[in-house]
Amino acid sequence: MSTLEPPRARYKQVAALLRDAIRRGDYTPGSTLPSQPDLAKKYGLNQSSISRAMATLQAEGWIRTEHGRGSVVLDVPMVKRVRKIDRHHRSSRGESAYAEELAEAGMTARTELVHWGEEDPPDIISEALRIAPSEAVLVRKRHMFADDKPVQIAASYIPMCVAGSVDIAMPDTGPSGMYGRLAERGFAPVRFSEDIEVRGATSEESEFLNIVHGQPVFQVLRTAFDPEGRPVEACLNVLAALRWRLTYTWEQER
Amino acid sequence: MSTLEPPRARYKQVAALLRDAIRRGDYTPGSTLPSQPDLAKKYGLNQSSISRAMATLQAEGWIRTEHGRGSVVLDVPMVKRVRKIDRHHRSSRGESAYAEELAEAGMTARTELVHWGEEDPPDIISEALRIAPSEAVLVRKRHMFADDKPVQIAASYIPMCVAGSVDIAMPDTGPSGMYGRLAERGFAPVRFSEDIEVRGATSEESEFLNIVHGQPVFQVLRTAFDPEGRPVEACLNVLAALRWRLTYTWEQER
DNA sequence: TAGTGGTCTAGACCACTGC
DNA sequence: CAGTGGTCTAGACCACTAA
Repeated sequence: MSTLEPPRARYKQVAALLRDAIRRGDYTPGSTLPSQPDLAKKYGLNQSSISRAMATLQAEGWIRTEHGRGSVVLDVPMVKRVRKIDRHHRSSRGESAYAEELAEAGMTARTELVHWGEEDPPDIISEALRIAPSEAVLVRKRHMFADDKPVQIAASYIPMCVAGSVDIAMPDTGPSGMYGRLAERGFAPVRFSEDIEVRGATSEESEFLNIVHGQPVFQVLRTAFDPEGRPVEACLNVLAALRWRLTYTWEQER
Repeated sequence: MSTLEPPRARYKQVAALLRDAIRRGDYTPGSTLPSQPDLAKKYGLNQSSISRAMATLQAEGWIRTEHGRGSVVLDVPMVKRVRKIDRHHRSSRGESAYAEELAEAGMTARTELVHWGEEDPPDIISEALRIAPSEAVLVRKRHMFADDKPVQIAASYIPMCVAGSVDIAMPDTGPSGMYGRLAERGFAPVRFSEDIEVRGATSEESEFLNIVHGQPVFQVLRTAFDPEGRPVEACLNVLAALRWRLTYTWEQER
């Protein structure tokens, strides 16, 4: 039994001790912490207090408690990954911007097409595309991995009147290839806009991204416009906000 | 006493009821919720359970509990504010970009110079400016308000070798005026880079921004470079992440 | 089945606020 | 001082997981 002293709340002291232990590497990602009854015995506290400490660590993103199994240590990256946007950086090759970015960071990119077809878009998308909510769009939803770890959910939406047919999205070559096919149809994207918001992760998102439900995620909405200013594509990306740094660079117009 | 039914945890049901009530406007921003003993009586629960419901609402950013005073309802903006960055948008007038942005949204901007002088910079700044940690910089820390509500903390850092003297930052006219004086000294900023991270708010930040400790904040680090690629200014902005949408637009290089 | 985490109570004491 | 929220216990029961 260790010594926990007021005035600081003892469940916070336990949380701090475990947090430091995880940070030090005493508990490695994927392993489980001692059980709550064991920790209660060790620190001379009630299970309720330990449970509270665990809830704290979970809210901070250090662990994920799994009912009936234990408290699993999550992998907490010391260095954030970088997502880079600048004018000189895009579509230089046939690869997707995503693969390029990760390659620069020395990581391997993999993309999985999750879903694909013609649908009614969510409100945020119909607004971005300036179409009626009932107007169908071509959807392409993908899961993205870096070194086989899940990192991003991406959903691309194109109005059917722009896409022409569902085939334009196949094969799934990423934005560059698809933008080329859009250009052939007279809808070459020339201007881009990204809206960045932060919100709590949904259950679906937290499951895929391997974070705790409610942890903050970036929701990045990229809209592509053709020379006439018409939106031709909207793409909704979701990333774990605590694990990424987004970078934008631009030159001053003089 | 109301009816709360398993299987859902009853403290979660109470949290949901109060959340809906706040959303509906039954409790207005600035007012306090009923006391925990009162709510316990009303819902037929123990104070501990109510306390847990309150902790949940606080973590979600709906209320702020104040020890000995009560649980204060925070103002939850329905529409997020927008912070816009594009090449065509900046330094068109003598005003600061911040004032321009807010004026477009129909809001009144106010800036308060909090602190000003010559200091050793934090690590993140010395890295951005590519100087030794011990090299002094000119600091200009400001608090920014929109319609007299606190919205942003901004700290600008300029290497002393670039600034020349501390006077360059005065009078406090915002970036545009200051960039002009830098240009006179041969350090005209022409390229900009912004790094966006999300982290939990510190106590100081949560106090000023009127959010709960630990709620996510944007930390935006803008670095300005002169034509030779030398960093001439680094500016660290902190905003409540759940209340803002950041927007970036750019044109495709062809 | 045994072991895990999740919830809840009844009661207690504390620290802080404002009158 | 009374009223507020914060913490903690001892004990209980539940739901879930894995052997």
